[in-house]
Amino acid sequence: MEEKEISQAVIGRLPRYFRYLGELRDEGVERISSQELSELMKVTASQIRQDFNNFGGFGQQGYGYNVEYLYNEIGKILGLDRKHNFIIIGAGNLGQALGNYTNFERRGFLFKGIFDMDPKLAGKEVRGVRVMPMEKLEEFVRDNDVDIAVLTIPKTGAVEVAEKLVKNGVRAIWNFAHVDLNVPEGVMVENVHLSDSLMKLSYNISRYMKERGEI
Amino acid sequence: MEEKEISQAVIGRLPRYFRYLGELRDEGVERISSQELSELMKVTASQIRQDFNNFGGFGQQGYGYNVEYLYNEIGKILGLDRKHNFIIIGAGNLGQALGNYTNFERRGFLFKGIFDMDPKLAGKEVRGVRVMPMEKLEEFVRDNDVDIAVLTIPKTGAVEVAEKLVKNGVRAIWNFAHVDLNVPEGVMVENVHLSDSLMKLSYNISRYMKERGEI
DNA sequence: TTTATCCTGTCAATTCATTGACAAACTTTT
DNA sequence: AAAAGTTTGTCAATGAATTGACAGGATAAA
Repeated sequence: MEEKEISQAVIGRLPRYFRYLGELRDEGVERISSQELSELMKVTASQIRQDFNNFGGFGQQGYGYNVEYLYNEIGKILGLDRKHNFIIIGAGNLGQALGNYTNFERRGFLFKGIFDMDPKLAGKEVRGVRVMPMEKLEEFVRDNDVDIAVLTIPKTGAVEVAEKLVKNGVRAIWNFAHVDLNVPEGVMVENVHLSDSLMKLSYNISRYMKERGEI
Repeated sequence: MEEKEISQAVIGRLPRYFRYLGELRDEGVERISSQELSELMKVTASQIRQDFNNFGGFGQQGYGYNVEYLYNEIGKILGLDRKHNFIIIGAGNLGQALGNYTNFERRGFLFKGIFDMDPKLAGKEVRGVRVMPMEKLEEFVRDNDVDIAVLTIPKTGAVEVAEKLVKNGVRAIWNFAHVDLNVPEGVMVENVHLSDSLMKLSYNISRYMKERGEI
């Protein structure tokens, strides 16, 4: 079905299409053309058609795209038609925030466990899930069909924990630790380096101020 | 000094260079060649030289780059040599997590205020800063030289709050709300759409499984 | 000092991504 | 039923980003 490699540039845009289409669907919109969608999303219509075509023809000439259908297809492409069990390692504010974020559940991401090395946190509940000590991590991963591990621990230790996770069968890591993980071929890592993002913002502020002579 | 527009592709790589150089510096490394750095960071040496050259020649033939110097220069480019006051709007888990993240302080990002519409949270302290009610937001922004506003509220309301922020002089928004903000020219927005990031991970898991015939 | 080696800055070549243009196919109107 | 109007899928053209190659300047070794 899918033969050629899809570029990450395209993949990166899919969630945004998905979001807009979901909103349109909720508003009861039945069909939309690439032209209309392009105005709404502020991208070119050509890019939209090109992007969708990577996955086959979802539209129809003279009609456009059926919102509901397109929404579902993109959902499938993103793998949202199946369940993913995830655990969180690091039960600090960020780990708890992600555990409490119920929207993930709606997309098929099921919160199954949370771990922390701090014994003070052990037993505390996050959305009905008890914080477990790190000693239980490997066993839990082996026994509970964990697809995704969310790393919300300081960078010290993150590399080591990632190795343990991979060794016990985790296939994907959502990495909030500020360090690059070195995982074997076939293990997916998606980095969320918050301070990198903040620095980009800082750069753009500086640049803007320099342009305007405010510095 | 800086004339030509630097592409966001380059800007996006600067924080990572900055991180690696900081670590090298902390390890006492004095000099490094693009070749060595490329092996460490797993990018091409050509890209490294090309990237740095956007900002002028930081290196020297036959020597390489001075780690300390390069680190500082990139810091300056990123605007980390000056202070940025920031406030957080939304004192849920995520807002509190960001407020408590002391590393931002080290980079010159100063946590000045946090707001929430929930009266139960009013008065609660996050790293020495009292949660204020939303009614105080606009006044606070006007009076306290706020550079960056961090939006950690649900998407309902985010657009409206962003408008208020801009109207009162905020120049940059770090947006964690799952919605696109529509701000005037000159206001910087850096989006952190966590669920988009998670969907990308999900896509890559699915793709890998399909490749291997596991689906 | 001289020679060999190293390594940047930059230009050119290549690859990748985006945009523009239009034939073909469908929908709507007359 | 025919004509007019839409809108996709795709090809070609353009633009942007990455990689490769190397001259020339600096360092290190002999």
